[in-house]
Amino acid sequence: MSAVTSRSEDATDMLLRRLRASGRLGSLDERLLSSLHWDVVDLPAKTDFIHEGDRPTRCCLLIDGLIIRSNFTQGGERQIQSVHVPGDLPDLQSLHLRQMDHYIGTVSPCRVAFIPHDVLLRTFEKSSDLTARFWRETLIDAALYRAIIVRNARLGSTERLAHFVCEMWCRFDAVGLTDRSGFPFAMTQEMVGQVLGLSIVSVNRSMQILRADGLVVWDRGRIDILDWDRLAATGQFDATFLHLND
Amino acid sequence: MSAVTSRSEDATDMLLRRLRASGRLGSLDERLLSSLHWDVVDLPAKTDFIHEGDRPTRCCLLIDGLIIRSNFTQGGERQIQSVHVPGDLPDLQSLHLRQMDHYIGTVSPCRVAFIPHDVLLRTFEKSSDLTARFWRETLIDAALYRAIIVRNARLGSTERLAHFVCEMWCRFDAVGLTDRSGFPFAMTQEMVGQVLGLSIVSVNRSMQILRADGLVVWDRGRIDILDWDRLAATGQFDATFLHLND
DNA sequence: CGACCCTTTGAAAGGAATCAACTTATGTGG
DNA sequence: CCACATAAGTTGATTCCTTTCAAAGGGTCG
Repeated sequence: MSAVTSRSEDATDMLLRRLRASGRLGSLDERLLSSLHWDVVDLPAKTDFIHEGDRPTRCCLLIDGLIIRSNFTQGGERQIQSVHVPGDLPDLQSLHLRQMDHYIGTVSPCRVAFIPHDVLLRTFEKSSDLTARFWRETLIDAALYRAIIVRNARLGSTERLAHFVCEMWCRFDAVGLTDRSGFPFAMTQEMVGQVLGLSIVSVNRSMQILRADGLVVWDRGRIDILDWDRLAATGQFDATFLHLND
Repeated sequence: MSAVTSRSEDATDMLLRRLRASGRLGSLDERLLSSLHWDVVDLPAKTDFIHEGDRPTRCCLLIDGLIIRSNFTQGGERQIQSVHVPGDLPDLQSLHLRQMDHYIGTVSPCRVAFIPHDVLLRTFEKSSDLTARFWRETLIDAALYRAIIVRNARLGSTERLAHFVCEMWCRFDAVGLTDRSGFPFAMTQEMVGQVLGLSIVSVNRSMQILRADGLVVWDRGRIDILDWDRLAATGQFDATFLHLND
């Protein structure tokens, strides 16, 4: 009982930290958010827990672990549309889009918090600023999609990988999950290929190029960046699209 | 003077039609929307009227013509991230994301209506349902981006083109701009290549395949669909992502 | 009619996918 | 603690699709 309460507070803390990043919250808003009760669940790795066609009645907040959004071609090939780090609200869009047009699943074992749509909507009735904050989160998701469209269509395989590593670094760093030069990264090369629209072979070879150039090391679930400037230059990376400090 | 008023009403009509598509509007909301004043402008073809780095203070509504959102690589190659049809609000995201991370421009000569951010925000204060309707529009934009990510990464050139034609048909049809089997379509093959991440040569050859198969004819600014079922099958097209009637 | 823009065609080059092994970690049970 | 199984990473050779380059053809409009 008290364990559950404390875990719901983990979700609240994570959310407060996230929303404060776009500016100070009013004290009423802080109280509104703190009063929300989240249903916290631990999920095993590699599990799609929201499916295409679903009509969710609640939203989720990622507390710990790595989550992907993906879709499949008729031939059964998976395309990963986004990668989510702790603090993200990966299915906020289900608040206003009834039917899921994609899957959401875990990469590593994850701690995820759920809250019913109607609880959120009632909260929004009480605060237009909170509404704007959550809306903004979905707009940033969209900005990431736009950047992915350019990256996957216009950059070569090594550039794409460099850009992706830069993006992941920035997003992990924004929630304080980096240390010194690196961060934990649980995806396999095959999954990264499904993000970048590349075969596993291409990912492997591109990674070797980045490693040989002394830009980045990716070994056993951990990425370390050795030369940010040259890595960002290689990936034509400009962090504006992340809207971290608008 | 009266001309300006009547043109602002064009914008209101377009917007009402658009928002009603996601369900009946309350009478208060209809009145709120009808009281908005739009600044209507005619823009020439091929003009970027919002630029990367801008900090817009107003949003726009496309009344007539075709608009694209695009971004450029360091090498100067353009990637088109979305194509907008009348009724779309292409830069609604600027309400909550200060800095533009892309360009918005006309393809054909366009009629565009502008409204200040603060007018919209004050309207939202008065109606949480209107807020939700506008939020939903941005969520549909995001759903389109997600579909584009899959299409451009996983489909071959002819499939991509077929998918794109299907999408354009559905979106033109949703605002009543189709007749019989076709619709006006002002983009060049080069632009379509910039949408699909293909060279103009590939677009041309893919189009010839679709034409030879009797699926679609694209000639002099007009697309006609001859066999929807086979075109949709070729493009693996499933309209769910458009969320036209959730 | 001629300039310009767009479309079409052919040939060659290139980058990534595919196919097929092989190697290296990680983990399990006897 | 080692034999074995499994998952992930690495490598080489080949194929294929798309790009690139170059040029010709077709409409449209002043």
